Amino acid sequence: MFTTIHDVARIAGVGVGTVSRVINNSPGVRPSTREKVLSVIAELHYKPDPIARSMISKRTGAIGVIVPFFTRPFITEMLKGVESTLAHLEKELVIYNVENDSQRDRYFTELPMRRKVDGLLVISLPVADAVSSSFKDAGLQVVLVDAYSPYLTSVVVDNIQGAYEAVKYLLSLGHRRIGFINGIIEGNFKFNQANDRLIGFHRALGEAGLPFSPELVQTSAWDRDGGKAAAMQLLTLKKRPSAIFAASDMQAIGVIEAARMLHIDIPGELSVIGYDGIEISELLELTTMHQPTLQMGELGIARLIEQIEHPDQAPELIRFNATLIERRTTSPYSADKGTDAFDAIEAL
Amino acid sequence: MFTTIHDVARIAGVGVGTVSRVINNSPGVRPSTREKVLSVIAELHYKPDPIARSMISKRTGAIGVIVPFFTRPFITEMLKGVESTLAHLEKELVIYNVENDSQRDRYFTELPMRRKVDGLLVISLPVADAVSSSFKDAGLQVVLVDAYSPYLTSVVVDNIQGAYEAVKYLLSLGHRRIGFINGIIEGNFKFNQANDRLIGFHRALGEAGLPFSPELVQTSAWDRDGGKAAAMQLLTLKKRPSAIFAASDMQAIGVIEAARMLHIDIPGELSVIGYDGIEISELLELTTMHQPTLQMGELGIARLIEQIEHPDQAPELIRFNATLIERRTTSPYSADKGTDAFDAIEAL
DNA sequence: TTGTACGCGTTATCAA
DNA sequence: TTGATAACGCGTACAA
Repeated sequence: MFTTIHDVARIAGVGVGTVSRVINNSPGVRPSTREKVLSVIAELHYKPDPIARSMISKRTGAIGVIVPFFTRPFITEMLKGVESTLAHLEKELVIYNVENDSQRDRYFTELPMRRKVDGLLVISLPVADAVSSSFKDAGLQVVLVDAYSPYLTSVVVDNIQGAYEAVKYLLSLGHRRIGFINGIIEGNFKFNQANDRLIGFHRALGEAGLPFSPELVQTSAWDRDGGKAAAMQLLTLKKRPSAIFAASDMQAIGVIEAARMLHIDIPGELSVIGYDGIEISELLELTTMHQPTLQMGELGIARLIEQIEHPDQAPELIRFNATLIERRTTSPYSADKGTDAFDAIEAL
Repeated sequence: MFTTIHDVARIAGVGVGTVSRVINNSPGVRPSTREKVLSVIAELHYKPDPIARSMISKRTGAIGVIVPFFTRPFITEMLKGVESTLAHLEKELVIYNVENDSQRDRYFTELPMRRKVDGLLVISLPVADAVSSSFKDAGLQVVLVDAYSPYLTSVVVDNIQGAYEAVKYLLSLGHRRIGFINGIIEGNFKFNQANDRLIGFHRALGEAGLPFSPELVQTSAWDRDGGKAAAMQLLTLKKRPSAIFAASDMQAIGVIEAARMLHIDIPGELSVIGYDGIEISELLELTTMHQPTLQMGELGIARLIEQIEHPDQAPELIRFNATLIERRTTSPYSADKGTDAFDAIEAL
């Protein structure tokens, strides 16, 4: 902008203080004066410079969101919730995308310093205690979504329960040899999502009195290719599983691809259940554990805004549950197909 | 931050000017002095306040991207390219998502005023001449991607050619009754993408000497539901088409869903070709016209950065082509199936 | 080579 | 109710 508050003040024949008061709807301005100033503002198309404003207020009106691979469906569905409430509040959404751990660490150490955002929403990224306390020290408000820290308010879904239910469901269909493709993050991220899902898997297996077969557990990137590669391993085992639980829908889609390549019929010979409940899973008729991503995003950002207005809130843990969506990639185990059919062929 | 440039100067026993020179690598500082200042900076963990800096430089180091429905696959694939080059340059990515025309217009008028971004990348949104000149007046650098304005450098794909080739391909397979599901934007956007695709459609039809049947052209939202609804119309026609060209992959996916509901076999009874070439199209084995989304995003942002460094460049038009990816949702027309089979049933 | 002082556009304080 | 003026933290002429 070229016209400043001084121009307005001069032309309106008042002091800059008065103009400022008018802009900010501060009381103590005679209506007639306000009118006059307002008309000059309109005439000059004057807009206060946001940078100069934040120079004093120490606020930018922007919210940072730090996420891994922000273009993945699971993430974008969360972002949808985040964006809509942010736009409603006329706040900017700035994205910090991280694709490896060094990048993540850099953001975590630098973001508190450069005060370019009023608050930070961390999605699906683990934050160490040291990091969370550096946030505190810098006075940066932070909320976690799909991640947990005892020191920061966190919005999570119960991944143990989710995985447990997924496997339980497979068990209820009669499956006994159940493969698990867990997720890992490129680089050295340590997602506790993955750990929790593994725990849920074990718990369900244990309850059913089933032994744990290490070869049935694979770890892969949280995407199609990762799931596909892991599934290739699982499905070319001597005794391959009759069902596979994938830690994300994208990985489950990879499983479907692998099965297709190997001419294994789903769900006839192989049951597949995913996790996340992303939009495309519906089209693929993929059975999955649905996470309320949109709501998590909305709630997370709402909490963050609240914290920015009223700092010094005690951290809170908000839990959601994953819910089973039964579709057509799972079916009851039948002994004459799948594993045993494969065994029969082997026996030739 | 609490420590300022003054603290550093005082502790290092120099003037603020010297500290500033050190920070900005300005020449004319004795090495020993530089050392001393640097060590104090490190000791105090001092970081210059970006807000105060932009107060002087008039730059924020942020790039705005204004997009419709930024969570759609076609858009996110472009954003992937945008984000990666931006992160590389240590610039922030701020997203302005628009879901209707009034929101778009508000951003277009306000963004030039509030100088919160150094440049603006407009994706898939039409910008009126008046808007483009307001950008100029405000000195805001702008580049268009998947959109065109004679006054702004634009990165586009030739949609006429793309649609033409798609229909041409269907024609080469022997199809004569070809349905077209074009896109429209919620609200009152007027995407020229849609117009161009319609032109390409007509051109191919005309060359083949085929008449234009208005009932075979539908317009829908650029998403799954839109495509599905439009396909339901097309596929329940007395004489339904033997092939459908959808203006986006998401719409094509909707067509697949509709066909599934109507028990119409793809590609046996119906050929489907999409547009965009989003990742999921591969899994679905959808034949499609692929757009180089990633490259478009990368190139667009590269141009924008260049313009910010060197303003007053003449606007340039950069064209890409869409390329056919043949997969399995299309097959040669066979008279004994599809339309005629349907007719036969009707005849009973 | 280095320090001082001013300006960037606001808001806030304090007399008047 | 108002206007002048001091911050806010930094970059940069200009003087030393």
